Amino acid sequence: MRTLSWPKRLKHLLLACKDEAPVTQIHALIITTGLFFANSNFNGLVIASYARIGGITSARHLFDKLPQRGVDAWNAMIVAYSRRYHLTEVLNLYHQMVNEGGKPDSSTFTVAIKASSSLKDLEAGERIWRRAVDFGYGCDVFVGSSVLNLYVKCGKIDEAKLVFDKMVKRDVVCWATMITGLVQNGNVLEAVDMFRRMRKEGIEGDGVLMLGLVQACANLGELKLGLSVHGHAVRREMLMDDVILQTSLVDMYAKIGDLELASRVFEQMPRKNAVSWGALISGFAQNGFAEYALDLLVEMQSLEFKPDTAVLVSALLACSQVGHLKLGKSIHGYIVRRLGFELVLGTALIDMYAKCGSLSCAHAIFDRVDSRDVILWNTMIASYGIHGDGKEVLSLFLKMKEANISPDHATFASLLSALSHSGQVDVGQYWFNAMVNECKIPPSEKHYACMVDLLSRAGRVEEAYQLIESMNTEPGLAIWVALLSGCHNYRNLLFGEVAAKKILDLNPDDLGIYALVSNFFSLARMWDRVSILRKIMKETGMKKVPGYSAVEVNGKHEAFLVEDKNHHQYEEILQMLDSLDNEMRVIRHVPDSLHDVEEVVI
DNA sequence: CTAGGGTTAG
Repeated sequence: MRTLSWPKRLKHLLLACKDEAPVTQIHALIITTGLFFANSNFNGLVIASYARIGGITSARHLFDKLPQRGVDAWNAMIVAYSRRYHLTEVLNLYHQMVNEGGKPDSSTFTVAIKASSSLKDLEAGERIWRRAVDFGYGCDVFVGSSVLNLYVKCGKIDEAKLVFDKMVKRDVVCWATMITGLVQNGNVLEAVDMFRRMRKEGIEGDGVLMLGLVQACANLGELKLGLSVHGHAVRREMLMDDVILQTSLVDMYAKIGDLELASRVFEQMPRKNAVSWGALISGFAQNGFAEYALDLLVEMQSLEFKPDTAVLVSALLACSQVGHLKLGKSIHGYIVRRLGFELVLGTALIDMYAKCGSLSCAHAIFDRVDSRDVILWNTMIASYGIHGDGKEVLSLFLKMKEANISPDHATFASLLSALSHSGQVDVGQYWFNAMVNECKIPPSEKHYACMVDLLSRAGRVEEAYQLIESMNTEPGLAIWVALLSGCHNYRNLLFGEVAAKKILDLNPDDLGIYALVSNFFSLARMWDRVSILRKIMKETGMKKVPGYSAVEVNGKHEAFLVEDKNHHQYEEILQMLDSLDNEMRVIRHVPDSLHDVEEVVI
């Protein structure tokens, strides 16, 4: 065995220490032999050792006592804070170092920029980046990749692309940062493209990069591509002890809707944690398998895994799907007892209570939150929308503006939809214009669909048609359907025919839509078209997606399916519907032609 | 030999 020099031996010893006592001894030895101040490398090493074993305060204690600090000492201290996520302390020390005339190196800049991205402090990050360039680290890959990440995390994907294109050297980390960044910003196809570009340049992917591709497949719903990425990862032995990659494969199969594959990957995981459980639970919950999701939650707890925020949010989503108010309440209790309040959980709870029928509980939670963000407001607004309270929706919306929270595209979607359902046409038009002109939110397909619905319901189909004409994008199915039902109700054959044709061009796979079109043709006495449509409907064997709603009343689950003659209160339901129907006719809320829908026998 | 990119969710 080769004999090591004294400094090297000490270094090995320090790295091997598992307790604070030997570190202190070696530290003392270094000081007494004069190595400590003579060789600044040891400053950093000793600080790092203290931080690793004794906690950050003992490291900081030593750091503060140093008469002079070399770059290694600064870096050791900064890295120690970074590892413990004391991000503002990272930036504080960095600034202190700069002010004292210290010379940051590549590591210092990298860690400081990383802290800025975690804090989403774009300006701070950019200032550090400019200084790094001044210090000659403009072409450093470590600094470069952390800058890419800064832009990605701050949602500035175009700026990230600019930096990326100008880089002289790009390693796998740079590519992975861009690819996951593109996926998370919704440019999934561009991400896949980028992967191909990377392979052309002869760069090999690694586990983290695979994760970006797995997320891309999940978002695209691409099972085939997903399977090939999975296979690639298995062949290159990237999967073996990479829990995060395994978890995102579970998530991918779940998002694609292949819950069997998702469960299989999950079961094969050698070491599961709360996040893998979470991926599977959310997969079940989002695909409508609420009962399975809730079973998994129970199983997870029985195996002593502590459900985290994400798992509970998924579980609450599952509760709201099946109207499982009792379990939702018990999750609420668990949150109060074990986790404490979090905004995301509050939002999920509001959604759960509202969808399980308890709007008052939802509002009570809303009232108790003092720092409300956009999503919380949106959820409360949407809840009143579901319950058909257009007046309260509008009043909440105005309160939200008073509270200086800027409404976003989702807020307007809920607002416009509620205004449309409650027939507030002028108010709807006013806020649609305000959204475009004052809030500078470009209207999406959904917003247009709401507006077309709003105008059509009020019989203003010509205006609705003009709005469609003004769109920059190709109008989709929802928009033409909204126009057609307006045309049907108000017997406008001219625009109705246009809408009906557009709908058939888009090949809908929904029997209800065909029924609407067919009913319109009957109204227009275009009998040949009616018979063609009926034939298509029969031959393609389209299944009627059974709509249903569920609610829990006095601890008992009630599910209501369309045309469910087996429901134990079927007669009462019919009577109730009849009396509601009469009431609506009296206030002329519904034009009576709407009942023609039942003409089509499916 | 330290440092940069990653998992579930409203």
